[in-house]
Amino acid sequence: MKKLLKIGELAKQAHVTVATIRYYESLHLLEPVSKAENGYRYYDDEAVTRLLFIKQAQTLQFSLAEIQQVFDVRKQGEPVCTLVKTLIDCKIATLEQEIQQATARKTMLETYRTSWAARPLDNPSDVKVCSLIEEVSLTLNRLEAI
Amino acid sequence: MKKLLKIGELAKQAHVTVATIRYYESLHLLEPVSKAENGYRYYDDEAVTRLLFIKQAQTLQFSLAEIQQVFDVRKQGEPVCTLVKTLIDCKIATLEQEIQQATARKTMLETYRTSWAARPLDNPSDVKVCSLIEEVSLTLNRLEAI
DNA sequence: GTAAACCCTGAGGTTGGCTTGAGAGTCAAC
DNA sequence: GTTGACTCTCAAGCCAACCTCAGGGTTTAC
Repeated sequence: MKKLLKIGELAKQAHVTVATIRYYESLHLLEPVSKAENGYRYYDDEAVTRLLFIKQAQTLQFSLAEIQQVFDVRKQGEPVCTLVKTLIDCKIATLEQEIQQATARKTMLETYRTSWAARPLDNPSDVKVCSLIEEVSLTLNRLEAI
Repeated sequence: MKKLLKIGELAKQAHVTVATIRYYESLHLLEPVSKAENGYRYYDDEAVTRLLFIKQAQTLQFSLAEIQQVFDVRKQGEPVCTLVKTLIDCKIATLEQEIQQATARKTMLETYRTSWAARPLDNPSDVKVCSLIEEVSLTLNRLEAI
């Protein structure tokens, strides 16, 4: 039997704050293996694994709700692989979309930047609006008119 | 002199809700040209342009605070191009980072998916945790150990 | 034996961009 | 002259993932 960890020790090992751990508990994502009379929470090593898993899943853009789904299914004694596969497929598709959209936005911004570089500075004494903004707005108006 | 618009008419033309318009006013992003005795707001066509500009800027990931910066500089009679150029450059850099990160995440997820496909389903009667999760956790533990 | 460092609960705050609701006044059409 | 569509203000709620604070109790190290 290994030594149990107090919340602060767990927090250090998993590189999170104690507040985060308590927050996860409120979401039923992580429960202490025991709670002493004085109210202190005690955790085993699995808690560290669990927290690291949560953090890894988060960097992969999984929400706490999705992570909880996985844990819930697991808790019911069912294999979670099907769910995980679905989640992964879904997330990959979402990421693809996001990459496409981000790329499109970047292209648009580069276009604006180029057209901006091609024109002189607006005359400070005669500025109603940045000419770039005018252009953007006109473009939009033309789009609206279609 | 063109006809002034009531808030509902403006909302329709700019494809936003009246609540949004009032919210923007609270942020000083958009003011009515006049306010009647009964409190009704009246807008000119520039308001439509302004709203469309805001929406366009938002799709390009500009925050309302950034958009307000542009309007503020413009209000002071200064050319906003320098600011806009800075913002655009900044945003392009951010987008590049985001695209890189998203791509990295996608690659990682695809790796997980592949390694998942290569193994059989976890035995439902002997499931402590999805083997994929185990693997992720083990990977992380190894990383931690370095 | 005392002071620092830890732990507890519970409530409230943060960020951004809105949305919703209550309660009331106004306007246009028939 | 009334119904229904519009408008107003002010306040609160929503989402996610926490963080912070108040006001305590506990443990540990010296």
